Amino acid sequence: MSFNYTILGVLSWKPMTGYDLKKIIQKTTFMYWSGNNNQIYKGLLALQNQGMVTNEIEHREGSPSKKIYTITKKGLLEFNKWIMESVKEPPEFKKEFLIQLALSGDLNTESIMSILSQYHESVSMKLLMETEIQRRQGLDVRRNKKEDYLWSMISENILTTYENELLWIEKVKNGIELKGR
Amino acid sequence: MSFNYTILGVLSWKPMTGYDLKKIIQKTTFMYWSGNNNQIYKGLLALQNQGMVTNEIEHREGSPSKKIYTITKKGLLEFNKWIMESVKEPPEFKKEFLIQLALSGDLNTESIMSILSQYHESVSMKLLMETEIQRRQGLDVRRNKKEDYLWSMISENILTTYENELLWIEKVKNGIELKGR
DNA sequence: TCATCCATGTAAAAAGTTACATGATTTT
DNA sequence: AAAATCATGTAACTTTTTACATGGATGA
Repeated sequence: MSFNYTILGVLSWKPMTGYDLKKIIQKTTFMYWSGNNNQIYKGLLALQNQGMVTNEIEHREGSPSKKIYTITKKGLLEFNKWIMESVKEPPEFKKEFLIQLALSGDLNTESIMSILSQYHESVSMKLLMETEIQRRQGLDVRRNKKEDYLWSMISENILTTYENELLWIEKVKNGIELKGR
Repeated sequence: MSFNYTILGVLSWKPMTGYDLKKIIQKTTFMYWSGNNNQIYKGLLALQNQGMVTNEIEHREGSPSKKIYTITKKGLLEFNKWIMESVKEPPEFKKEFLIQLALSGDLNTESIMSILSQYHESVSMKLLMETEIQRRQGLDVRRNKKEDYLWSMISENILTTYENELLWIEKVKNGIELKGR
């Protein structure tokens, strides 16, 4: 479960509560997990049992008490090992639309153009949303020039992925127009 | 579960057994499910209960008997409805490496270059494998020019996704070299 | 003769999602 | 006054993955 490594990595920035983690992971889209409570609180418990994190309880009157988690030396070592030595997974894609297109066998040209347009609409929307998310995230995460550069490159990576998909859709549409009729 | 739609779509080509389905889905990478038996046999059972498919048992001496599944009219209608009317999902990406890069905070420039190289290696390998798969799949699936065109475009979509990732890696590396030192 | 293919499935574990539960504080 | 945020978690469900089980036929 690489999700627990994400928790570990975010905690390597600074100690925080499960709720703080949830917020960060949720707004950072490339951390792609739904950020649901279950995974975070269970993950923290598992990491604690493995000695990767410890927590301090901050009692507060009225409000529920906070559990502030801190990464341990062991956790930091394990995390750095993951970054440097783990097998780097190639990207994974789920493009349901390709299945729909591939199996659209006996549809006429108009129908195929229609589903391509639907897909274009869907990807455009997603790109818009992502652009807005990246813009908002802006500078509130970066700590130095190096990190600033890497985060902006990551942002670019995500946005161009959607842009490339849009270009591909246009290309397919043009190809159909030229040959299909 | 859109996986069952994939089953339905492949069955719309021609009647076949669960084992045949398994082989097709496994070698067609963009159908991205692991192609494990469980999903296919359970899926077929569920589709049968919904009246989307029927099966005929072909008894054979010695060998185990085959269950040949055929899509029903209802199944075909439902499938076409899915293609034309369902919400087209934008592509989903899982790039674990982006998390590793984003959280590589206090690594030195050499270490960052190293993990970028590792990722490059991994993506190159994947691209090579995909190229080979696409080449082999070749023409054994297409039935007419339209389908031939669409399948070649899908193939291009998959390969350029990996190629674009490689370009991005090069760009990041160059950027680090220029600014990072 | 050893491995792979054909052909069907079952069982169990792991991972992920959705909904529920509680209650104070802060913002609109 | 209502809605959103802070903060913790549990329960139930769905989906996915991995491993097991059987056994003849075919090919190297």
